[in-house]
Amino acid sequence: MMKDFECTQESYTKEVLREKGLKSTTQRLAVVHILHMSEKSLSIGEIHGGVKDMLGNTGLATIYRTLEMFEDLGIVKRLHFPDGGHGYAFSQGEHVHHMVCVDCRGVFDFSECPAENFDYASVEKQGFRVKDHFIQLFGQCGKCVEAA
Amino acid sequence: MMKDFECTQESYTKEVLREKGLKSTTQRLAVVHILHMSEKSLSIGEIHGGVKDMLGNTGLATIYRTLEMFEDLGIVKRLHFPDGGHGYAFSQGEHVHHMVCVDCRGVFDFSECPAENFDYASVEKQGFRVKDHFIQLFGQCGKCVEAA
DNA sequence: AAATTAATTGAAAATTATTCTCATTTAATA
DNA sequence: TATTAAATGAGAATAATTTTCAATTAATTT
Repeated sequence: MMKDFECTQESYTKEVLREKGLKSTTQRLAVVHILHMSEKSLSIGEIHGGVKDMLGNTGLATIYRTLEMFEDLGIVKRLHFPDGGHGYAFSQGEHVHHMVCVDCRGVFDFSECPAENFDYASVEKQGFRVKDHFIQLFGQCGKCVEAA
Repeated sequence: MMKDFECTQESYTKEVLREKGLKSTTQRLAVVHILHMSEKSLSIGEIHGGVKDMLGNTGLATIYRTLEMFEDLGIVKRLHFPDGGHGYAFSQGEHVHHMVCVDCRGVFDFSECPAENFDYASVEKQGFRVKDHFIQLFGQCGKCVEAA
């Protein structure tokens, strides 16, 4: 009987990296861990802080490099806030969307696609071809609704 | 018979500004004009360049201030590109969405909301209240499809 | 039409965010 | 264990954004 202390997110990430011939470095796995632990989306600075807490010194450039790569690989999703800031949330490579709380930046993901039944052809003017979409819902989470 | 050289966008903007007790400065109207003339979304730098062409020297800070304000007022929408960059497009205060070409950053707006029939309640977990949404479609415009 | 006034601007400095370079380290493989 | 290509860290370089404050301007009043 095999023990497996790895969480799904961690082994998923390792798998994706291996498939692409990329290395599963301590830093990269720490980023996954930090994001997975958090119930809110995290800024670059927060992720950097978290990784430093886990590993000791870690270059900020590594965090940038990792997040960019993770976003390309679909491991992480970059969220956009009204104030112009960005947050990152784990997205496990599936087609999930995020609902974010504008007060605390809490993030809730869901797999139902709000545009699921949309007829893209109806808006594809002048030969435009829709390839992808980005959807993000804004609102207030339960805690912030109560606190208000 | 009154002459009216103003475009809808310009008078719309003046109206919104007046309602809020804000001034219709030359710089602000120039930003509207530049965005309205362009069939692609523009970066801050491009807008700044355009305004300088129209008015001579103009502070970059003014462009930032104007765009932030316009976004709050719903006059302009900030778009997010996969490379992390941002673009701005006129949005006339209505509920429009944008389809952007990832090659040339061309922007096409449409009023049909892809999430129109979505039941938000189905994803509002733990008391979350959805207040707004951001939707952006990605793809290639007709010209870039041909060019490819 | 000139005076008034509060909002806005420009310019430059300050801050923050992001990217780059390259010598050193490390994960994966042989 | 040795090898090697990929990845990291540190800090410099660059780019993006915000701030400050004196000067200017749009809207309003006289």
